[in-house]
Amino acid sequence: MLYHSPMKIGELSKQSGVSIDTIRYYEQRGLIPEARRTASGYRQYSAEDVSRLKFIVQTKELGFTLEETGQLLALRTDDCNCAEVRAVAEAKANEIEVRIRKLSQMRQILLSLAEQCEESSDTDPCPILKSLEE
Amino acid sequence: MLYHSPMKIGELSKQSGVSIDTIRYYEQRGLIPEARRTASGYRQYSAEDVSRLKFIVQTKELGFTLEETGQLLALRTDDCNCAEVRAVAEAKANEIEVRIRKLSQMRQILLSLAEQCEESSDTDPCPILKSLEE
DNA sequence: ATAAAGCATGGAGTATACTCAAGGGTCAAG
DNA sequence: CTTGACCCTTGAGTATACTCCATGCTTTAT
Repeated sequence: MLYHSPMKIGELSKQSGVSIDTIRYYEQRGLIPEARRTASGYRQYSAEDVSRLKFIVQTKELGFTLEETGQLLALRTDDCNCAEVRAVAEAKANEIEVRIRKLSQMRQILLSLAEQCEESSDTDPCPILKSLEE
Repeated sequence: MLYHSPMKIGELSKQSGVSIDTIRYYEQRGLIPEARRTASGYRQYSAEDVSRLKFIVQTKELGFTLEETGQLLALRTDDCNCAEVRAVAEAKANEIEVRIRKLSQMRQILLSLAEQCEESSDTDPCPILKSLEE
């Protein structure tokens, strides 16, 4: 059952895969805006909040802190017509590029390690350590 | 001054950029082997330990936990002639590939966001959120 | 020979990111 | 109209990864 309009925190939790406690924690940390409330005080959410939470989960999986995730999310809430926002976005993009390069390196090493696995001997130098000293 | 033979923990700390306390913590966690000791009980390290620590720093920057880093390091200490090690290496390589794809996506989004920054209006839908719901 | 610098251990403290529990209000179903 | 599922807040507890401290032995420099 898909909800296209206001849902309560339990439904948001199910749709986003983020626990209720964590949602409230994110609100407190400022990662998601303070939710509107019903007359009785229940938080109300929309589909956009589902997207936002899924985004947070993604960035966390990529190794960003909540702090950094917050910066990324802020890029769209800020007014967009300024050079500062562009600079932040570009800086983050560069950081990510570096990370991608390192990951590619590590992946190559793992693959070649796997390949060598049948023929190598214990006395060979370690290909993992040697290739990642930077 | 480069040391090619036994150094004490302070020198290892300088060469690796990892604090003394953290080195001892890593030893306790099993990420680095228990160091040999001098007669008086001081830990002794070699250049290989510098590599190992630099590797740990790298993988942490890439968003792996110490637990995962330990698994990667274990790949080389384990006997290498078995299918199991190869399977682990390949699994990690695949994980990393997924991560790279997500990072590439995010980087593209950031760059296009930066590009749009001069022409967009506040009412446009958010390109960051929309593209990352998976 | 003695002070300063370095190393040792054990245990406590910190930051981040949750996670759980207590005590109590809200709401839909039978 | 009450029972059960869901929601509220506040505050404490947990896991990870350090970081710092107290106390005391070892090594190095003067």
